[in-house]
Parts: sequence; C-alpha cells; structure tokens
Amino acid sequence: MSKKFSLGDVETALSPRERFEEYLHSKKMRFTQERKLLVEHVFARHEHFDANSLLDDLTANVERKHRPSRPTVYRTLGELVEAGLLRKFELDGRAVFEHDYGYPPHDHLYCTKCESLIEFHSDDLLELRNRVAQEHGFRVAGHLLIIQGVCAECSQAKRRAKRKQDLL
Amino acid sequence: MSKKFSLGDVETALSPRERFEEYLHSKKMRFTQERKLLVEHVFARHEHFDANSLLDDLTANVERKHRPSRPTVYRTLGELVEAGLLRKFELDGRAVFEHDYGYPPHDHLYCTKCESLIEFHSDDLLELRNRVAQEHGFRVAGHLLIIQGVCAECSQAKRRAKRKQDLL
DNA sequence: ATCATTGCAAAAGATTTGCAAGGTC
DNA sequence: GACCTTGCAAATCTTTTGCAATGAT
Repeated sequence: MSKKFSLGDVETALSPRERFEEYLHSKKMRFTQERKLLVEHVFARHEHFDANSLLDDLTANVERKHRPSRPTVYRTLGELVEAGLLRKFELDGRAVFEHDYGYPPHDHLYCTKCESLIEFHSDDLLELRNRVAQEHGFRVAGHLLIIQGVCAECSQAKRRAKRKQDLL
Repeated sequence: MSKKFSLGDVETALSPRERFEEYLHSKKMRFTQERKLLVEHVFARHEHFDANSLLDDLTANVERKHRPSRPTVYRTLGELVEAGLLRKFELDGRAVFEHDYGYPPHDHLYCTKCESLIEFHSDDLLELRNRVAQEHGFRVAGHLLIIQGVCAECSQAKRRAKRKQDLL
C-alpha cells in the first residue's frame, strides 16, 4: 500500500490490483473504473470461471451503471492473462480462467460428470516435462495437463444409485 | 479383407475403414459414400488436422460432386471419435484431430511459433497420472498433456536471425 | 419401401472489432 | 486537450441443427 511504481517495489509482494496497475502503467494504459472493478472482483474468490460466469456474477452483484460490458470483460481478461495475473485454458470449447499471480503452479483433474476441476501439484511432472522437452531441444514456456475422468463423489453417487436400483 | 462382422473377426486387426464399417453396422447406421470417402481420406496420412484443413483438403482433391459438405464432415468426425478411430482435443479455440485407432498413446509438444505438434510417449507420465488419480479417488478416463514452448527449429531460426542481425 | 443421411440455409455460442461517445491523465 | 477506453451493434469463427431431398439396405 506504500508508494507504487518505484523500482524498489518490483520485488515486493503486490496485491493483484497493484500488480495490474503497475502492468497497465508500464504499457501506458489506463487504470479505469472498469478494470479496477474487474481485477478486484476476479481476485475476491479463488475459483475457476469463464467469461459468462463472470458476466453473470457482475450482473448479479454490480449495478448496471458501473457494470463492465461483455466486450470490456473479454478485453480485460485478456490483459489480466497478459499481465500474468490469470492463467487461461480451454475446456469444452470455451475459455476458463484461474488465478496465476501469487498462486503455486498446479494441474487439474476434471470430472466429466459434475464438471468440477480438482487441483493437484506434482514436482515429478515438472521434472518429466523438462526432461522430455530437453530431449527434443524444445524450449518450455508452460504446459497444460488435464486428467479426465469421474471424481470420487460422482463415483459414489453412481454406486449408491445403482445399489438403490438393485434393491428394487 | 476376409468376411467381416463375424464374431471371430473382432480380435483381428481391421483397417480403419473396416473398423468404422463394423461400428456403423453395430449402431444400425449406414456406410455411405461420404463416410467411406472420409475415413479413407482421414487415414491416408498420419497428421494432425482440424475440420477446416480437412475441408480444404477435400476441396482441393475431391470433385464437387462427391465432396462431403461441411456439416457432414463435422458429423462424421464426431462418429469417428465415437468409434474410437480418432482422438480429439482443443488447440487455440478449435478442435484438432489425430489418429487413435491402431496408434500408440502419446502426448504433445506444441510449438507456439510454427504451431507444429511433436509427439512423444512417456510411461512415467501414465504412472504419475494414475498415482495422482488414485490419491484423489478419481477414476481416470484419459488425459490431455500439451507442453507449450518453442521447438528446436524455431529456436535455431531465431538464433540465426539474431546473429545475422548482430552482424549488420 | 423404409428409414438413415445429405446438403443447404440458418442458427447458435463464444469471442472480437469498428466506431462514436465518454473518461483519464 | 490529447489520447485511451468503453459500450453498442455488428461481424467473425467454429460448430450445430431443422428440414426437404436423396440414398442405402
């Protein structure tokens, strides 16, 4: 919360909002009301979301007058990804976002029944990834791993339902 | 090429076309000219493709009269995936397909410069995947791993370009 | 002959863009 | 005041769908 944008603060742990401000400043872009509202809204809860759910969320919680429009939401999400604050990946044909800034790297288990994303971290995976890349003279920028299947809860639910049916 | 659809042939190594015929038969669907042309065309070369490149390909190599339309291409690609002949994943917002039937499982290195996909296989990855899933009581159906970065060729090209520039 | 499949045109869903009006530095 | 942003409407891109005509068994 101290003074911003001085060189010495670069190493400091800035809030997402401050980090975004800094990024925008460096690109000679403006920290508008809309962008401010969006960063804060996006970082208020740690949760995966897509453009539509964010829009719905805004529609439900922000008065029309200050509510960013759909194009602005898309444009700002792009900037947040560019700024390194959000990570973006694709799921079922639409873009999904999650916090990146200040959040440890991880991958996902994706339940195709309830569509939930479960996070996990694996150092072994990173090693494996780097080793494979090295073997191909490939310079790694990142990766995307999604393990698809059915989560414990959905499996249980199915089993319960089946047993129930068997009893009839 | 011997008699098809008899129970004894299920274990036999069928050609993609034969496999598709069998699948269609089992679902009481018809093996039309369009479907025939598409399976054979798709399996003529081992290469990643999307609906549009396939359509372009067809436009360039098949006379209008016998050329499957866009909706038919989409519908048939869906059936080929369903039949287990093709694998589908998303890249840059559109669906990409590759051979699955008779082809060993693998993952990809994706070069963001030239957009090429390089295949690799890792048993360690499968073990890691299964272990992680088990730890979460997750029933695995499959996974998607794409390592993003810059391939050897593009790195070289860049280096050459840079050296060339440095010489000016 | 019956019923699946095709092509066309149009729809749908996600995301992007041109441009005039409005906001920020 | 200069210039970036926004919102609106419309465009784009990819994929899907309704339906009448056509084709496979």
